[in-house]
Amino acid sequence: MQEERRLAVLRAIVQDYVATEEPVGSKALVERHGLNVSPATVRNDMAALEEEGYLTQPHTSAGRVPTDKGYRLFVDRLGAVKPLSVAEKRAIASFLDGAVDLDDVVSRSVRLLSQLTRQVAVVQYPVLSRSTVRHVEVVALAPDRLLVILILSTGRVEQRVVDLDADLPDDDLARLRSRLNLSVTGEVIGAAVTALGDLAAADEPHDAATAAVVQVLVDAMSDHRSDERVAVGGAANLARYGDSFDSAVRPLLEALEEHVVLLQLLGEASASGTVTVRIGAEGPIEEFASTSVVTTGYGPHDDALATLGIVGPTRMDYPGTMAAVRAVSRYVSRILDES
Amino acid sequence: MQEERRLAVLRAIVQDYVATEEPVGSKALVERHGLNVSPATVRNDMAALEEEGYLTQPHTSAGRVPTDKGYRLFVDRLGAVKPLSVAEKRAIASFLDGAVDLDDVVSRSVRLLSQLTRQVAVVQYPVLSRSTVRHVEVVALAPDRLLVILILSTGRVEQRVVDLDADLPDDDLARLRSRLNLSVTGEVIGAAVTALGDLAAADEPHDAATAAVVQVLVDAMSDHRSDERVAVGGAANLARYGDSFDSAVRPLLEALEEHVVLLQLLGEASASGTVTVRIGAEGPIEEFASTSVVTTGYGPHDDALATLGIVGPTRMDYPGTMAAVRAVSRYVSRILDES
DNA sequence: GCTTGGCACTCGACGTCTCGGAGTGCCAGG
DNA sequence: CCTGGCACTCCGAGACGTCGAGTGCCAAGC
Repeated sequence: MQEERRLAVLRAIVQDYVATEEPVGSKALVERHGLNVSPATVRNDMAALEEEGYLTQPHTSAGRVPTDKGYRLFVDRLGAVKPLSVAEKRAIASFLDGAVDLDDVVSRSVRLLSQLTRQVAVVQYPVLSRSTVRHVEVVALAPDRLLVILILSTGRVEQRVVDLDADLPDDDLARLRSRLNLSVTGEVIGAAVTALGDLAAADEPHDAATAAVVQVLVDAMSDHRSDERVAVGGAANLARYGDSFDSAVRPLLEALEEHVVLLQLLGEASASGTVTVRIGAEGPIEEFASTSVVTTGYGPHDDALATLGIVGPTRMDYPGTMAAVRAVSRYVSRILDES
Repeated sequence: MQEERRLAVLRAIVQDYVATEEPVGSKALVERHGLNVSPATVRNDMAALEEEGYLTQPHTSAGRVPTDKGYRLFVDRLGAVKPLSVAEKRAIASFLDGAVDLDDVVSRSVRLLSQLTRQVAVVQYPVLSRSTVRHVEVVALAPDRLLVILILSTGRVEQRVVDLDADLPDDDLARLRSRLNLSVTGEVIGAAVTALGDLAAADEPHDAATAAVVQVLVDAMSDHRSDERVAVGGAANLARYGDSFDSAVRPLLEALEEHVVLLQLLGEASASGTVTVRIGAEGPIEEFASTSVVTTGYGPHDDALATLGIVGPTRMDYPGTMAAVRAVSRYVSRILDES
């Protein structure tokens, strides 16, 4: 009974604080929400909630502010999922539908997410390791210089130049090309690497050109750089961190340019469908200890190829943000499904 | 004589102001620089310089601060070029040498520039229009679905998928492929577009597949999106704008995410070799009216394919920044030359 | 036993005021 | 034309008082 009201109080405080960005007092609370009790009662509840660690006071005789623990409780038990408006859904769909290639999909998603949530959006490019090989192309730039192109099912294209020790005749090139495609087309990256190893090993007499091309392909497939690509957008929203600035935003901006750090941030993320919320110091990265991170996986066929999400102040509209992240993830997955 | 000293005073004021970020007074000036005159004399000079519009006072009885016009004079006539240290040059070279492809070159350049200058760096991707076609590849994903890949001399790769109305036999595909390459390989983009037009027109009997592929290639070549790519780095340096924040940095951050705006910023830029400095409101873009932009062209064979540069407060170390921008541009050009 | 109104208390935000110092402009003398 | 001196201006920091929001606690009421 009282327990129930306490939770209602906590919910109300979180909502008010998110809206006003100012510590909220007992009187304002009972007025703005239809709590049928007096401020004094609310004060008692607030004292209890503070005792349990869900609230703090910036200073004596100021209003209360939720702690990380308070937000956590709110997200876990109190945050009713806030469905997006029809207009928003339509906006998402039409905004993403115009995308022409993978880069475009990612960059549009980032912009969309940051605009919907008014936070910093982060979208990881689909990871290489789970995608399949669509095609391998080998082109002679010069008799002793080849361009190797690797096309993946996610739409990603990797290309490398190979310098040979000796000229390679055209029909050898054609043979190499078809042998490569026979062995790797349609395979998952991991299997393709193995297949390439077999192909090179089976190569008798040992051919330097084949070995070189295979080497480059294996490199490209296992190249971690490709897994590490992320897009960031809406950094301007950091400027809304009205208070503490130089101290708080500078390191954040720096961290946002460190893609490795960002991947760590996204990395632990969940399977498609569930939205993960990491509040304050729950995350592994020091720079983001005073922010919250809302992420989810995405990818075709409910197969989480990568992660996308947003970074914002712990003081954020969790239900709305979670809804937006989930919606964008779904639409992006659908787009990837189609292509 | 006096004229000469006045310029020396202006130079000293610019240097001191850049270093200390505080309005500089007459007394401090004579002490810090070896001016063999009294503060009173300097005051007279300062008054004259203010009269001519090179200096202002934030308020009566504060020190002087250079105006945009003052910076302009400094850059044009007073800024001795500050050569980079050997260590810096070596750092540039080794940092850029590890790059494996075009994306990598650009992203490394951006990071390098922002670190060297401690400003926000902006690097435009080499524009499509001046590069030449290295190769065109057409791959059948399905009998009625083609992947068209366009490889340019700058290392850029564009790829598009074409859906056909009817299946295309393999040897027709091979014929199409070789015809395409015959007509466009080695050509400058502009010429390639014309050649493609001719090829399609000469196509008798009219072939839907050829027409579709040609169309897609022409699209890719004239696609402005490709020309509009820019990379931005070092946005965290904006946080050093100690003073006015929410008012000043927010719109800047937003503008930095608008690549179209950035291109406008870089767009008017100079040929390779000369460094362009745009101070304050000299630029065309409102958001950047209180910043300076230092740019230069870059590209292989002294052929300016694109522009790179930095954006920073008008109060910046111009000689150092210009040197860094020029140096990076040279090294990047050299890298592009080699590949 | 929970709720409520009352009351004294705390503490930051804000405006006013004062004071010191840095810097200037000007003038008269070298 | 330079220089030292001098009066003046004005910003910024600190001290101070006031105000109001908000709290904690207590005794009374349901």
